[in-house]
Amino acid sequence: MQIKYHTVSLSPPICIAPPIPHEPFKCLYNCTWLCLFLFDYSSSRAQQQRDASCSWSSSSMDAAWRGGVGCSPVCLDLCVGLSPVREPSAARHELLDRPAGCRGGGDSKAITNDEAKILEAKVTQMSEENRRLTEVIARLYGGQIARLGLDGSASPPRPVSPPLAGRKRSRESMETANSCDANSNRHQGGDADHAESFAADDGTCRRIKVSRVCRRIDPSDTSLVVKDGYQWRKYGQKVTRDNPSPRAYFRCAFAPSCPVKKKVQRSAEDSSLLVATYEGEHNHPHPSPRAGELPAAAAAAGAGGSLPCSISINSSGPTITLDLTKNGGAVQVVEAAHPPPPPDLKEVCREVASPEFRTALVEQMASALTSDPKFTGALAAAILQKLPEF
DNA sequence: CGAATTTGACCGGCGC
DNA sequence: GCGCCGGTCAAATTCG
Repeated sequence: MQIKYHTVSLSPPICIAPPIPHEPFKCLYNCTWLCLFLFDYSSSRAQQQRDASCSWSSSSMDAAWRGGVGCSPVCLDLCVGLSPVREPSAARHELLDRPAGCRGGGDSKAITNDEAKILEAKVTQMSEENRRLTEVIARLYGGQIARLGLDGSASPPRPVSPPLAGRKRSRESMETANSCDANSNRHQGGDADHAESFAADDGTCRRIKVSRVCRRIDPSDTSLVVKDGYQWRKYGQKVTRDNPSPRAYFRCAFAPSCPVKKKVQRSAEDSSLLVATYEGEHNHPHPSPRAGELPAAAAAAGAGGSLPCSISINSSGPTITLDLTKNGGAVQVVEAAHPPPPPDLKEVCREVASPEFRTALVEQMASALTSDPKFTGALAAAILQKLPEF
């Protein structure tokens, strides 16, 4: 049997796993991966595939494959890996147990036990890395909540005098609670009526997306550059009061009318951590990456140590965001409908790893895929390419 | 030589 | 009203 992988470019910062031979899980740990498999085995298991909702049942596949009775020449599997914290999962073992011909890249070469062990070791290593990433997300998430005063409890333990901290909080609230954000006001003693005053200018409830991306860099690197696939023009640099490292201001240089801005600054706590704050959404397509170039998030993740996840604070409250679509859009698991919890690290970690988070992620990704004309076009081309053989 | 970056000046919001 | 601060502008400088 021949398997064709088809990877779909949703554009950065989505991390779509390309069919890396012998490293089928590489991107799984850094964000989320999507692979499209085209099989020429029987579709008698297609129903099972649908029922399994994105999970790969190797046994049923094998049965259908070995049976060799084809009802339909092409079967499509959409596999979504999104288990950022799970230890080596059943799915991974399934993949390892799979017949060699079913592995990534259409590689029909058998994988030896040694290779399987290497893969397992990598799985463990990457899993550990991902656990650390989850903790960082949780810290950032908690920090954002604390700075916004959404926790209703004590201020974050920052060594600043109360008046200065108050000024800073006000600034950050402006920055992140733009437009119709009633939540933060509510939690600071105001009420939902404030939302209307924010929307008074045009009568609509405008949302300006604000997201943060952390990237680990060499501490000696002073470039303040966070590669994300877009072109940026630097228009200013400033040393801020609460951080000895300068903050760089960038505008999107791809389209003159693009409103997106980016601020990049080293973390005050960890100089090897670069924090990029994005404001607004791109109003143009993502610049196409060069051939063979991974999306920025994936590429950087491959280099190790980067964090292709972001914490977003928008008008509906704090969200944990895995940026998966272009134009600044994002898959978001919004907790704003509930009273904001205290920034408890364990709780946030549990949220990120929860089935609800994963389910929402899968749904958003599926939605993004099916609504993307590039994806449907590529899918049609891949299927058509296969059909003449029958 | 044009484009990109740097950097000091300026502006506006906010707290006092 | 004043001073602080973050954000932006624009002339000067650097780079390819």
